[in-house]
Amino acid sequence: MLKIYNSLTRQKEEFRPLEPRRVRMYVCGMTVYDYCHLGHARVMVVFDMVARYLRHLGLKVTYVRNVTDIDDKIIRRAVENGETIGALTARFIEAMHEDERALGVLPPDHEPRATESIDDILAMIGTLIERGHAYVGSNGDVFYAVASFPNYGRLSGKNLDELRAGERIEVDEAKRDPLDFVLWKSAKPGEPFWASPWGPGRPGWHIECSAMSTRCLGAHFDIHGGGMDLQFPHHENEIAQSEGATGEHFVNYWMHNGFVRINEEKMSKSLGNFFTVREILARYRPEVVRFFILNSHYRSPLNYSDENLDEAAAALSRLYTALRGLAPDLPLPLGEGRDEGFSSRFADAMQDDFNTPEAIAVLFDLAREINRHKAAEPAKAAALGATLKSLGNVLGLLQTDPEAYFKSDAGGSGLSDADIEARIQARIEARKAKNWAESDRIRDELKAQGIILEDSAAGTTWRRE
RNA sequence: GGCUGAGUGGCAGAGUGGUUAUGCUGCGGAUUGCAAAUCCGUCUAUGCCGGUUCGAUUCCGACCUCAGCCUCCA
Repeated sequence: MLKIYNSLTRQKEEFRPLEPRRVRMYVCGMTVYDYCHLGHARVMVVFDMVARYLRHLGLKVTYVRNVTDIDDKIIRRAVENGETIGALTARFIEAMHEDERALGVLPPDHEPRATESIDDILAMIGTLIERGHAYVGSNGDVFYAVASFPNYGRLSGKNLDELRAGERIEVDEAKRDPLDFVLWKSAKPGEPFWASPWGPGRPGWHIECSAMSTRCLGAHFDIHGGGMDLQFPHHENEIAQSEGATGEHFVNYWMHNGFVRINEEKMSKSLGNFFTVREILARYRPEVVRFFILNSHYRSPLNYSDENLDEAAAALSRLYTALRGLAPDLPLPLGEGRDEGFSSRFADAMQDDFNTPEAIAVLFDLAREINRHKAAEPAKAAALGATLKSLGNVLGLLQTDPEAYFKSDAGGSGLSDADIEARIQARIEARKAKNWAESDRIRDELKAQGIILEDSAAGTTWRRE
């Protein structure tokens, strides 16, 4: 039985989908005014892993992840860049998709955009006003009346009095209550707008997720995910909006992933201490980044550093090394186990709130077992290799051909494969003549350029570091 | 200040009331022309102080430290 840590109850709970064999999941995606950084990558990879695992369990998953393509920052950035909002968001949506593909993130089933959901948003705001959960403020903006929703604060463990006591809350004169938040912002001159019963304007941030999730998945669905920082106020507000509008329970399981940190500090755009995915991919293989993310638990902090990425690269190489040079997997004689408990250990780890670090530890045990049998029992090694690859697939890892993986450029060497092969040929000649000095010189020379040579009985192979 | 969460060996990072996490690294050995890779063996730990218990890193309490949210943020 799969257990998921539910942020709403702060404990692990057995996962029971609303409909048998079917899961509906919504994740808050990007606001597209800049490139994805590693924090965004973590959300994408973590929930991709969740979707993959649920599917692996045989569940039919409908995975929705939205794109926020209208908000203050987007408007500001477009003005700064002197481009249209549409051009800006199109550019960064495409960049996001490129990053995703690189990281082995499968596309969500639906990727709704705020600007394409205005009708749903207007309808929901209308319903909220009818039901007494929203009102038009003195400045023409529409606000959600937080006090009208009794459960407000439950997800984030806050109560209204404490929130009101916070001195940092800016009091907007147009609001009845400082805690109220905007559903519809009336347009200022020069700003983009849509027509609405409350005048021209644009949606507030929180309402779009309520509108889009309800449209794509219904009023009540299984899993809602996102980064920790969205728990309050974004997800709290979503609950208030959706439950206020539909009268139904909104979400059964709330999942929040931990932050990426740099030097013990949250990586964020506002702090300016972020690395974009493409900056990192210029120096590391994409799969290394994915491995790095999954090698710590999704709720734990993830500390970014070059050392940690290097370590992830070394670890992933070990797994690929085990897969390297295996015979094709052939059916084993009856009674000869190809698995020996690895799959069930892997499953146990994943069933426990997606414990990918522990699941990956099983992969390493499997790799050792493969290496042990590689020479003497190639058929057994190949069978174990097939198991390793199939477990890796659940995590979106290890699906590249090992040779291709090792020869792929991790972002450095200017040497072409042909250059390398030529140097290796020269070295083979030297070795035939037992000219070890020349042989070692060539090897060192290649090493200096990030090419590792490995001699074995079968010949010399090479890989990029 | 309020509310969350966390403190594990040289580093990263899991689990567990009594038994090897795992990876990288160090050390010894096998293998290799030498390496690399691989295999075998091996050293380093559970923030601090109490309590519960036959026994706690694991449960409880205090303390210290760190991070996050309370304001846009994945």
